[in-house]
Amino acid sequence: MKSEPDVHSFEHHLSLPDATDSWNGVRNYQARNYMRDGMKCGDRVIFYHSNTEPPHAAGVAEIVREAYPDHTAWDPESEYHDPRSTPEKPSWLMVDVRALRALPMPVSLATMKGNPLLEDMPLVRRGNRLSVFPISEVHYLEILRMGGLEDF
DNA sequence: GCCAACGTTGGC
DNA sequence: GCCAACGTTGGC
Repeated sequence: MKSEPDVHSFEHHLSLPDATDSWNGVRNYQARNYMRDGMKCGDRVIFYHSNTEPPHAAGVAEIVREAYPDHTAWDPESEYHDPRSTPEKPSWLMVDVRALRALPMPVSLATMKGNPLLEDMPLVRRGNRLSVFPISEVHYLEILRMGGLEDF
């Protein structure tokens, strides 16, 4: 899962009560479908910081609530407001995410691109703009190893 | 700041 | 249903 640290950093997420927050504001159908179909309670997540120098994997999180309606879509005051979404027929979904551990050594995108084990991961491929997408267990474990959390 | 990638919108 | 125009993302 990708987030701009200026907007919502991993450290901020860790500081919240129960280190848990809803992952609202996803307004892309493919990303929504990945949350709806691919995220179960207990699933582990790599928390990635985009639009920062350097872009990097920052920490590990887990899903603590499966997909449910994103109420920011029907809040006219919200920057994520989408008038097509209603409580009766929500267009957008969110999940709840608990931050678990910061990576002792954040793993930069450049480092990931240099690791042959990660060459098939969507994150290192050109033009990937999805904020939520699945990665394999091999990729997940390799990022943890590179980040100094191999025993976690 | 540039620009490639790619999703969305809307006229036809 | 096509596709040009436009907007957004995000690395560089």
